[in-house]
Amino acid sequence: MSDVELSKNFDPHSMEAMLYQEWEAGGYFEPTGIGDAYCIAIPPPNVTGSLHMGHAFQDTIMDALIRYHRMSGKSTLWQAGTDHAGIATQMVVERQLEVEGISRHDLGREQFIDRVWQWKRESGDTISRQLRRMAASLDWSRERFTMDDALSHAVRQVFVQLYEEDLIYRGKRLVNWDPVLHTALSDLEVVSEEEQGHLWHIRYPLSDNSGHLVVATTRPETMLGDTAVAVHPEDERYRDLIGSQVRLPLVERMIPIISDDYVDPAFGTGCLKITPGHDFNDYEVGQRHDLPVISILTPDAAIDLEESEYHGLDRYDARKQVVSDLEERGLIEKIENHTLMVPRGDRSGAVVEPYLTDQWYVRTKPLAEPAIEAVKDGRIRFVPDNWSRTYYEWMNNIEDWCISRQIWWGHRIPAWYDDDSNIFVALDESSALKKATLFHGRKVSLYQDEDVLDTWFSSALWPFSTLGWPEDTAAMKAFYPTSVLVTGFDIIFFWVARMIMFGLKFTGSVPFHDVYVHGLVRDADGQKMSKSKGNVLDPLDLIDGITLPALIEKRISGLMQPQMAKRITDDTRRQFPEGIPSYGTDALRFTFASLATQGRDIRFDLGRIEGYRNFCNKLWNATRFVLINTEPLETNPGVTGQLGPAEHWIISRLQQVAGDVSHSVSLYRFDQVAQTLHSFVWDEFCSWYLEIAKIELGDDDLSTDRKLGVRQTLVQILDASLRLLHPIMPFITDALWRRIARRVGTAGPTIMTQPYPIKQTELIDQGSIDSLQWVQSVVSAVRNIRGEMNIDPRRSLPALLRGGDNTDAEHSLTFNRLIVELARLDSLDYVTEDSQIPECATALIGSLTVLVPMGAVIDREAELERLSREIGKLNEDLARTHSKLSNQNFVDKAPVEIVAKERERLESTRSAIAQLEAQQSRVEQLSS
RNA sequence: GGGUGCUUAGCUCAGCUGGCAGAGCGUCGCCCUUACAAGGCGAAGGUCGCAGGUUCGAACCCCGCAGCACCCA
Repeated sequence: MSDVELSKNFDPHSMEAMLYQEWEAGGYFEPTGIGDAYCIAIPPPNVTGSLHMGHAFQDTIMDALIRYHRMSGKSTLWQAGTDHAGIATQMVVERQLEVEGISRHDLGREQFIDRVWQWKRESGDTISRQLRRMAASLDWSRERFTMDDALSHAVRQVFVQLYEEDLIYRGKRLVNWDPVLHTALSDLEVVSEEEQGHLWHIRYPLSDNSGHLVVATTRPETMLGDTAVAVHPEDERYRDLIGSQVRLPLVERMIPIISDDYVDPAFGTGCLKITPGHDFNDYEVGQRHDLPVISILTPDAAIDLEESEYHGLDRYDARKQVVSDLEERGLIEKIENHTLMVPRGDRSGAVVEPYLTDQWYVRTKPLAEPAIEAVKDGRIRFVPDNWSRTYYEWMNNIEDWCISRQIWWGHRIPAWYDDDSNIFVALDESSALKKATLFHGRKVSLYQDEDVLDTWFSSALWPFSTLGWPEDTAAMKAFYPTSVLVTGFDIIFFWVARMIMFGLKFTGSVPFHDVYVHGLVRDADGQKMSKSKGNVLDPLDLIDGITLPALIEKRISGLMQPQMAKRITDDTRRQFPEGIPSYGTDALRFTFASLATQGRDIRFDLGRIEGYRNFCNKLWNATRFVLINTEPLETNPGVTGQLGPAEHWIISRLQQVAGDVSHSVSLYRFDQVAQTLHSFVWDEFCSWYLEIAKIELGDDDLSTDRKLGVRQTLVQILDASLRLLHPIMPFITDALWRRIARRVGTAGPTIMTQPYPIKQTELIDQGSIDSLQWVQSVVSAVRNIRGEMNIDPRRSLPALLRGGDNTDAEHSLTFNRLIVELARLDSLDYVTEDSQIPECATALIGSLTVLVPMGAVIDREAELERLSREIGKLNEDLARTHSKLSNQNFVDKAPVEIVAKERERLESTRSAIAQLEAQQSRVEQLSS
């Protein structure tokens, strides 16, 4: 026996790690420098993060694209790296300090940052290791981190230039303020969800004591900062009051009644209290009406009004107090239950407060215009295209971008102040000092802005900062603009749009040509996966498997709401009674590929992954079969055998499949790629060609030369199938390919660097395709009779063919042996119309009749039932066709070829019915 | 309130330029057949959300409605 024997079943674990190490050590992930460039920058995962299903899906798509283009001869770079994730990372380290009983303030800024770096060195590679488990062929030798010196330099360069062009400014505005983390947050970091609350109806007395207005609010404590009451200009109820004043209860401040379109007359009472200091909409109303802005809160969200009796109370305590004081004064009209959207910081979980602070902003309008143009004129293409509408929607209504964060971990803002609060923005402190000296005409001392930049600021530079920008590097020249960005729709605004703006601004060209937008991975019930819901699936658990107790433990540990544990346990038990078996990386990736339909969310269903693990096993065993049957090629791969029709057929189909696959990849339709290859390998190669090959190789009458042709076809089709599949299933295809490589006469250490099969039109032989389809029809007809009659598959039968044309007659000779074996017959004879034949079960293939003599094996009743079912189907078809053709409009207006097709159908259906009916009456006449 | 999708077999989803509705899983038969029982062979299963319109012809194009999901406010 040869050394290539495979175990009987596919076992992913025995090969994955070994193969990956070889690939990485072999340098195969690095660009070759030969051929056109193809480049994808990975959306940098958080350095604190671990791989979730969204990553796994996205990385599968990217890796498949990269491997496809690499095999297609491109110089391919998948740029690796991670994001410093300001707030998330800072919180991880702060939590560690908490365990030691110290705060970051105890350490001080510098020491704290040292601790973060230390943490990064120790645990920052979790996600990189997990990416390796997914078989991601990232170029690790070029791995970047957003806090690297070079990337930080790029960040400062961009900041300084934008500041100098007046595209960055400092301003006092309302921001999302996290009162726990003490920082501004971007919109992305705020998650609004529905919560139960109340709607308080409060009486605001009119200044002339002639009555009162009732305002409805969900946040009564903010009334301390009210500067107006607003009504809708068209609202009849209040029209006369516009311009007069109310006396703000508890505060006793006189505030105006104004009119503004923003007010919804149908909500509450139609009177809206306006608190410009603590509500984004009210702020805008305030701007329009020139209202004062009163800030009533401390950074901790406690009341900050020196003169007030509420001073120092936390916002919620203040709410209770305010409400009870109002009640005491009889100023509460009513309190209703009310569901409202509550914004919370995604990291801290704290209710975010609109808060007036000094922040740095990017002036986005001038940057947005060219970015809109780039999509409009097609330099950037969204896939699927409808996402461009979402992009335009956002870009046309873009707001200035708050880029400062009051935390320590991140790119510190390169702005220095003197004692008079003059600002000096520069690449580093010494340049700032020079500027200050020039400004003052003498040396002054400066202090740097305490804030750091929003993490998305550095992410916006990612496609070019990773390639070495602002230096004019070889990598920039070769790989920029990158080929495609693969990302989820949820960050089109926060990341994609900003990369386009900054890419255009600083490099003069778009950062990528295509943006492939994929859906969100959800659980089997369509729920978003989240830790708090306890429905998270870890991709590594799908690869390695996990027991039920371990899975439950994982899902209920560290819950924010421990009372959920019971439900999560029950749900998990119900969904995964046996835990999760090990499926391996390839099955997981194939599943993701098959789910990559356009613009849809993805429900992850274990049934799918199980099916694809079985596909892996199928591939494995097909290879076993090929290995066992092609040993002679091991030592002598170069000789050329002779091919028969079946060989021409499968080779032709391979060409068509290769063409289909390339087409689908160009459309990013990996679901089609997966389906095309699954059905080719399983339904055509395994179910038909391998069975045919068995027969041919066992045929004593077949020449040695023809058998050689069969063997070569076996390995060649397998080789090509493995290469076609490799971008989606890298491990198993390489493991198997290495065993057969020598037999196709290929040298090379790995399938990774082999050429991707391309369609060779000259190898497509339509005659063979038609012939084999004929064979399949005849075999299927016999199998159908056998199956319907419940005849033991082991029992062999005689069969007859009758009617048809010359081709049918010829084929019945040429493929006699094949059909006999495939359909398990003991004979197949072609008889003339007038031959005397025994009573038979029949099936029709066009004008050809397949007959299986009934003898003892066939049940008369069962055959009658089968016939009447067939006739029933045909009659329905006949009626449909007939009604079409008797419609004069159809005959006149439909294209001639369609009408001709219907006419043919009518004829063939009629004759089929006639034949089957004749058969039916013959069988009926048989004595039972 | 504004916007974007979605609704096709029991489940998860394809369905191209309008021309007889497909796959996987599940279900039901019959088979442990020397590559594979993680398998083989066969079968059943559809009012394409509802209601209109355009068309010789609609799952597909247009209008309306309902339900679901997401985004923005």
